Amino acid sequence: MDEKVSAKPDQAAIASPRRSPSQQRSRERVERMLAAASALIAEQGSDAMRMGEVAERAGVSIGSLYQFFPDKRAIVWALAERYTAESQACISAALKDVGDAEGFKSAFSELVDIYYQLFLAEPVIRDVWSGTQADKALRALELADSRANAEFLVAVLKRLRPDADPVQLETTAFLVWQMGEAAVRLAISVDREEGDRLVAAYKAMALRELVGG
Amino acid sequence: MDEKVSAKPDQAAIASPRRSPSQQRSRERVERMLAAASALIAEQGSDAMRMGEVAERAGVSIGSLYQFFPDKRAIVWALAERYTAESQACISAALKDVGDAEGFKSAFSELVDIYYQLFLAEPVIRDVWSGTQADKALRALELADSRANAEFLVAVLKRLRPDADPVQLETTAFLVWQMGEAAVRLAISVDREEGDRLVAAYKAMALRELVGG
DNA sequence: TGCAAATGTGAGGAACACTCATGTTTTCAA
DNA sequence: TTGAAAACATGAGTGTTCCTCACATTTGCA
Repeated sequence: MDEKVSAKPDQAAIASPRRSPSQQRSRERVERMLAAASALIAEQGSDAMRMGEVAERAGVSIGSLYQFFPDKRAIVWALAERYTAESQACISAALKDVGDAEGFKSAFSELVDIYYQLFLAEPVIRDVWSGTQADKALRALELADSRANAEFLVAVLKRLRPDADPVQLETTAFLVWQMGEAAVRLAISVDREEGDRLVAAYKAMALRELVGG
Repeated sequence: MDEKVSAKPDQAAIASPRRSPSQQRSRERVERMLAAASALIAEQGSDAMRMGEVAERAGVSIGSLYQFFPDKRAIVWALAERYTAESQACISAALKDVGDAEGFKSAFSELVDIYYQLFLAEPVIRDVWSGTQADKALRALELADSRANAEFLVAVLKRLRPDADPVQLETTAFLVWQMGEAAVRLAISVDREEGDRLVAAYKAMALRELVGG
């Protein structure tokens, strides 16, 4: 009897488009909405982004926005999903042709640098991932992404170290990858000089862990 | 002319009590407010925490709440500040009497375990720190805390490895500490078995980095 | 051509953080 | 003791925001 009647929206639920745009017209409009959201996030951060402003800048009504995104978080989620897709393709390509430990070291080092530069230069990406601890859907996306990327590492490492324990390898790769994200986030929140030192230290630590001294 | 008249509140500003409670009566009330907030966060998370509910549960009016806390984030910040104070005391004590590398290893390992258990058991702590990427004041507090804790590590390491480069030591300690936080956060968001593996892997990596294989 | 499905609209409902005018209690100097 | 200033307490009200919904328009297609 005391139960609340109006169930609160499940924060854990994956925020998926309320309705998939099936016509050309609406697909273009959805693109405009995402572009507008991205621009506003770059300017003020996703917290300060107002749904009305997104609609106005995209040249659509507020109702249209909610036609395709169930709520505000879903927009951020959609942007995040794009970034994961892009970055996975990039990472996969960078690691695909690695043949020996030296090749791995330079490929890994380059990947970390790219990631670091990306976070330094792109406020939208920084911001989109900043809700990762508080928003369960985002957190799940990030973890899935991290696992996928760790798999790329594992695939290479299995070639380089065929005798290593696979479970151990998996654990290490996942951990090292997550720490890379943490290291980069840390690096961009301190001054540039210290940030560079931290990223370098991370690289050394990660490589020692993955392919030995 | 186009400038907005109502300046938005500066998100970066440290949320400090609007007015310090100077009388015994109000100090007790502030305690009740924090206790109520803590309980509500444990139940539903800080996002779902309603200011009206905090006031009601603390047995004060909504106005009294705002007498001592400038906004909602300030309450979470105040709780976070307490945790940092407690944990710094705990960490300092655990590392103070370390004499050799073996002693350091076991003390460090124990600290990580305590931290892991704490995050597993205390939803409030988990939640309070979850806003750390999005909220600048919280982020600053966390970084300051991390630096302070890294200093404890550095102090010990300087005794154990007097010949090491101080700057390098500082960088490594700071990085390793932050990664510990990331590792624990990661560990509690996967199933228990994998979490344990990840924490163990982190310990091994950190110790290798700090005092060598 | 006409109908159903998809899409588009924006005024308005509801929830929430926070303010402020006003009243009450405590402190403390004279 | 007293009186006034400072600290504290109150909660109805303000403003902002997210999101809904009843209704209008456009598109795909038999």
